[in-house]
Formats: sequence, structure tokens, C-alpha cells
Amino acid sequence: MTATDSMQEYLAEAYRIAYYQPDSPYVSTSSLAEEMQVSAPAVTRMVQRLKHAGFLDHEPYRGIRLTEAGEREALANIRRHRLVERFLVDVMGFGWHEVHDDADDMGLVVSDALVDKMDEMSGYPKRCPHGEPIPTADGMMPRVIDYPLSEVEVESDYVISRVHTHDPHKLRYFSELDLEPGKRFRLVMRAPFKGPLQLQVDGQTHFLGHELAGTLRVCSEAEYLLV
Amino acid sequence: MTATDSMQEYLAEAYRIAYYQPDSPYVSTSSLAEEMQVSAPAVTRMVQRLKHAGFLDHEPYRGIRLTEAGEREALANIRRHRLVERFLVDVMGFGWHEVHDDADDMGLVVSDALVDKMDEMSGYPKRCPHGEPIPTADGMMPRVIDYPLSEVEVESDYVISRVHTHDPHKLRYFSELDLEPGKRFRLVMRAPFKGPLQLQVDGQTHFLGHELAGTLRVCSEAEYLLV
DNA sequence: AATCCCGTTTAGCAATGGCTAAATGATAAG
DNA sequence: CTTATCATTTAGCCATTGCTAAACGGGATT
Repeated sequence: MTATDSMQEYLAEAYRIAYYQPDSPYVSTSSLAEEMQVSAPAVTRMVQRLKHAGFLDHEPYRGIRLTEAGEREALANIRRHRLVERFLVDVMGFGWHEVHDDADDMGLVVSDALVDKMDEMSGYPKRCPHGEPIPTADGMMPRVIDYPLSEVEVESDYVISRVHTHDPHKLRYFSELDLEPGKRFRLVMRAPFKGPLQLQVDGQTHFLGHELAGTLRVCSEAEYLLV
Repeated sequence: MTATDSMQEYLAEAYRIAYYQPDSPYVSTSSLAEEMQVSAPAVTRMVQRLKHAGFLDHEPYRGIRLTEAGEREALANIRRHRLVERFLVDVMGFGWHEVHDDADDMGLVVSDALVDKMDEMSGYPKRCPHGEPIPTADGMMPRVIDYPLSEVEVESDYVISRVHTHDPHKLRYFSELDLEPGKRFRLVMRAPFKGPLQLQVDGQTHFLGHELAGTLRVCSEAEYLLV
């Protein structure tokens, strides 16, 4: 059975959600509904179709888990999406805050040959502009190692690993501060009670609010290079 | 009213058909059905929807004619499609026989910003790889001047203007013979009774069958440069 | 002028993928 | 242990876009 565009999007989103909660393999239908901006019943019915097509297992009222076939579809889609993003940013010169919608749409239509070419022209990148790992052509997803900025020790040096938002304004602000994946910085201080964080980037001091900082995941330089 | 993807494809195809028959502004539903590989009733109903939305006029049993709004939609889609083709060939290095499907799909999804960037990176081309003119950003379609190779005088020099096929095998063969839009050649001879044509290209002699030659449209170098 | 043929249109069906409203299940609170 | 709450699922609706079969119209043939 071949997955429709919609099916691919559901599968890819389910994979992304599961990737961000490594503890539990089950993904709730409501989290899918929220991420996909779609009603809960729409998710339930699509889940049933996907189950029928063999892309996932569904424990009613519990959640879903992708099958091997489902992961394959998801990873193929995620790879296309992230390579398109990389291409739009690196080769075509767009800012990372501008490319999400185009990458979303193009990820559903570009052929394998086109994706391979984009991969080549982007220099075979390991991560998308947001720092998320790019699945390999044979369907392996690297497991990144990183931590929420809100939980790591202060007075230490880190590297930005992933920026977990698609909000163009936040992304634009991050690039103004030069806070992009791979960037080294020092966490100087974190104020209590959801207070601001103080960062040192290239000798510049920046303050980030608690919420904004929550979208950043960081790691050591060595961990970053494992990709 | 906004046109769906499907609507845009119908409108664009109707425009292309009308462009190739400059004598009559009416496009038959059957020609649309054939070009779009779709049943006749599917066309009739879509035509009704498009008429209702104000994109075309429909004389039942006669044919259709795009309104101004319909032409706008069609030209926007055609521009996207042809610029994507140009980009895939010129910037990404694909052969013109490989890009049709990707360009078709991408033409429906790429944003204005992305198309503009592709336009820039391709050097603001005037024609797509098949020689078809690219509508301007403000919706003007250049009218090319050219003639079927089967009707022009022999023992004269011409330039390839347009290659009217999407068949990858024919396109590949043409590029092997170096017969691409803009190429100069001499029509040496044309045998009667749908016989073969003899061409001189860069000092090389080539013979083309009647049917294959029928997909070529040619003009003088001066006419070609008018675009 | 009557008829036939072919292109066109109408009628009715199916799949996809949204939605809201109502029913139901699991779990937490009293 | 019962009940209240909230997530989830079921039921039923709609639009889009394809299809086939059948009706229909207009121009060419007899």
C-alpha cells in the first residue's frame, strides 16, 4: 500500500513527536491533532486508515506506535523535508525562518533524484537548519544527544544543538543573536522562578526569557559532533 | 475565490492549448480531457466549477474561454512551472527530459519568494527548457513567433524555437543531436509523403522522421531573439 | 428531411480528508 | 465506590475530484 500525502504527514509528525519523548514509544492522538492543527476525530480516523494499511499499531484510548513500514514512510518524508530546508538555506540563501512552509510542501512532492541532488549540493549535511538530524537515504535516524537549556549547569560552555520552534519571529531573533545550531556559548547564569538566562556568545552578553530558552537544546561540542 | 491546485492545473492547461491554436480562443473540453489524462465528465464538471468561480466562460457543447481572472491564475501557474524547470536544468544540472514531473508538482507549491529566487539564480530566463516563453511576474505572456518545421522552406537556416513534447525519450534524443531551443541549423531537404527531413547541425547531418519533426517549431535567429 | 455518430453533458457512485455533535472509556476526586 | 472530568472515539455531514453508464445535441450522411 502506498501512503497518500496526508498519510505521510501524519506518519512523519508521529515520528517527530515520538523522537522528542524517548521514554514512551506511544504517541497520543491529541498530540497529533495539536501538531497538525486538525480536529481529534480527523486524527482518529486517519489513524484507523493507517493501521489498516499497516503503518502503525493502535491501542484505542492509549495511543499509537509506528510499525517498521510506518517508520520507513516517516523517515523518508522527514529526510526530504529536512534536506529541502537545508538546500533552501545553504544553496538558495534563504533565512531559516522563511523556509518552513515551502519545505513542508516540497517535502511531499520532490523525487528521490531531486532530493539526492539537493543533498549533494548542500554538502551532505547531517542536520537541518534547526539542528534536527537528517535520516540517511537507507532510513536510519541518528539519535542526537542534547539537553534542555533550562536543565543544564550554569557557568559552563555549550553548543546549540536544536532549536525547537517554527515561529519565524523567534527564529529570526535567534539568528540576530547568532544563536544557531553549532554555535558555542557560555551559560553564565539562570535566575530562579522562571527567570531570565544570561548567555555569553562571542564575547557578547545576551539575556533570554525562560520560555524562549525552553525552545533551545544544547550539548557539549563533542556530543554535537557525533550528530 | 481562490483556485485549488486542481483548478490551477485545468486553467493552465486550457491556456496552453489556446496558446497553441491562436486562431480560435475556444478550447474544447475533450482536448482538456486528453491533455490532463482525465475523463470527459471530470472536465465538464470542473469547467462548471471554474465558471461558477469566475475563471472562465463556457458555451455548452462549444468550448470554454478563460476570463481575465482565469488567465491570471493560469499564467501564474505556468510561470512557476517553467521557472522551476529552468532552475532544475540550469542551476541543478538535470537534463530537460528528467524534470517534467518534479516541475509539475513543484509548480503547484512553491511560494512567490522561492520562484523569484529561482528566477534570479537562473539569470532571469525568457524561455523554459522546451523553448516555451515564461510569463512575466506581472502576468504578461510573450507571444513567440515560430513555425512548424514541417512547413518552412527547405535549403534555409533556422533556429529551434520550441520542442513540443514531454516524452523523455524524444527529448533525450533531441539533446543527443544537440537540437535544443536556440540552436542554429540548416534544413537541407524534406522528402515528400511524410518522408524524413535532412538537417545540418554544426556540420553534422541528421535525419528526422516526419512525426518527430512535427514536434519542432523553428524561426529565424532574429525572431528567436524577440522571445 | 430523417438518421446516425460522436462529442458533450447529466446522473450517480467512490475515496479522501476535513468538520461538529454525541457517545464512550479511563482515570482522578470526593 | 461512585461520580465527575477529560481524552478519545463514533456517527453523520460536507467538499473535492476522480470514475462509468446513460442521456442528449449538432453536424454530416443518406
